Amino acid sequence: MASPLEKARKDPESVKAKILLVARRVFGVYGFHGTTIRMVAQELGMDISTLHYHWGDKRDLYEAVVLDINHDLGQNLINVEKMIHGLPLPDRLAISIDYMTDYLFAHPEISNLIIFRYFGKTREEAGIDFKVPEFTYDIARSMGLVKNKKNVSSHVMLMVLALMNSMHCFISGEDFFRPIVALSREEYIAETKKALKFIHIPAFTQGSDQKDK
Amino acid sequence: MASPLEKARKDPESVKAKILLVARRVFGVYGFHGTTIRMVAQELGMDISTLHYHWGDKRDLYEAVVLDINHDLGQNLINVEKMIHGLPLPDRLAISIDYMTDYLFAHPEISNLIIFRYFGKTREEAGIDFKVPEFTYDIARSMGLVKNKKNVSSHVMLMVLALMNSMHCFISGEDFFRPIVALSREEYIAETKKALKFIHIPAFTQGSDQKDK
DNA sequence: TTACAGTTCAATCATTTGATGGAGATCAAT
DNA sequence: ATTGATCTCCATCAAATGATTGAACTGTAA
Repeated sequence: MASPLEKARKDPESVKAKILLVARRVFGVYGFHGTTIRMVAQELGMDISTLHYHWGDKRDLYEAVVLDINHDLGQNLINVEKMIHGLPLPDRLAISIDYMTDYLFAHPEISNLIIFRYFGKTREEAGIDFKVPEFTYDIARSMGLVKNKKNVSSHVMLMVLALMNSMHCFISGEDFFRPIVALSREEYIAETKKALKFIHIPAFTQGSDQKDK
Repeated sequence: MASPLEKARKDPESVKAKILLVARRVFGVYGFHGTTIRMVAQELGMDISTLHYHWGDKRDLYEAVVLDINHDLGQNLINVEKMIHGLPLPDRLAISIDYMTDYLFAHPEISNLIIFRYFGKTREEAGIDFKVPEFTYDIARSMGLVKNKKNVSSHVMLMVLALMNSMHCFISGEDFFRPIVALSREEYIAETKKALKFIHIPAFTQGSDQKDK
């Protein structure tokens, strides 16, 4: 049985795909409770009943958005893992930060929604979750920071979480932070990358391997 | 004319003070749209009309919460600034991180609400804002990272923002992150402090020593 | 053409939610 | 006890919001 999400992914020109795209953005800006299906429908130029016809209720649409973002994020983490395979740790970090920062700045609703999910609650708890634990572990592993396959140290996990959070914050908070530093968008992206590398690469290298300190 | 907020602060035993306390927590957990005044009233064991009697409408209550949190945060930044005056940079950072982490873990709704404010929008834009730009500048100054009084470099501002964000994320995201690292609350707080210092102190010190541009 | 599945939308319903009115309770001062 | 101010809550309203219905439109195959 093909879910609306699967149909949307199969045909990017379909109405379902357009709905998914707009829903990602609107949910990303206003969160679950802050978004009304009328807002989504209006942005799409269609009636709310048409939305229901394609996707079911609001919760279904939101969970499809979460699944879709999980999928996209996972794909890109796989991509970056291939790019950095075999390189020394500082290079792995620098390339990962550059790649993921560019990707997330191009799709800020991903960072928005992940942060909403981290730090907010919805009144009716959802059954679907972001794969942060899995992703965090995968990143730690692909960075070569995992010694025993089973026991990843809390310290390493927190380091990885700090890096991911920092990225999401700068991307999701662009509208808030960029006026503070008075930079153009391009400058802000460049400075964000620079700051992330400046802060986190020394932390990781001094923490795991002492080959280059 | 005394606003409800001023009355609440004058008498911590008053009904208005109790309302403010509960409202901080509920708004912090569910955000503005996710919170209903019925939720707040029920948690207080009072009728919604009593809430209106004391505070006016929902927006008023929310803005009072924001003002209150701004006030508390500002006070604590002043406190910490006194504590670190005259010490060398690494000590200033370590003490600030310890103090503010403890404070925010004791009042997580502050981090929650600040993060809500950074990364989400409300449908009707509010007239009241967090004082992040001012606070960021003050922190940079009290850390001795500001060269010219007028032009604070974007790089330094981003470093300070990164540190503040990292703190808020770990505190606000405790329910999400702590199961990932499988730590008790006390361990989680200790590890958070350790990670924050481990990551950010080298970044700041290497920044002010060799290259600040 | 007809038949039919797929799609869209105006109209409508039911619930939630923010807000209000007015009656009653409580209490201090006179 | 009376009065008036303060406070509380039940009942209710109006708007917002999620969801549904049924009619109409579209295109395609027989």
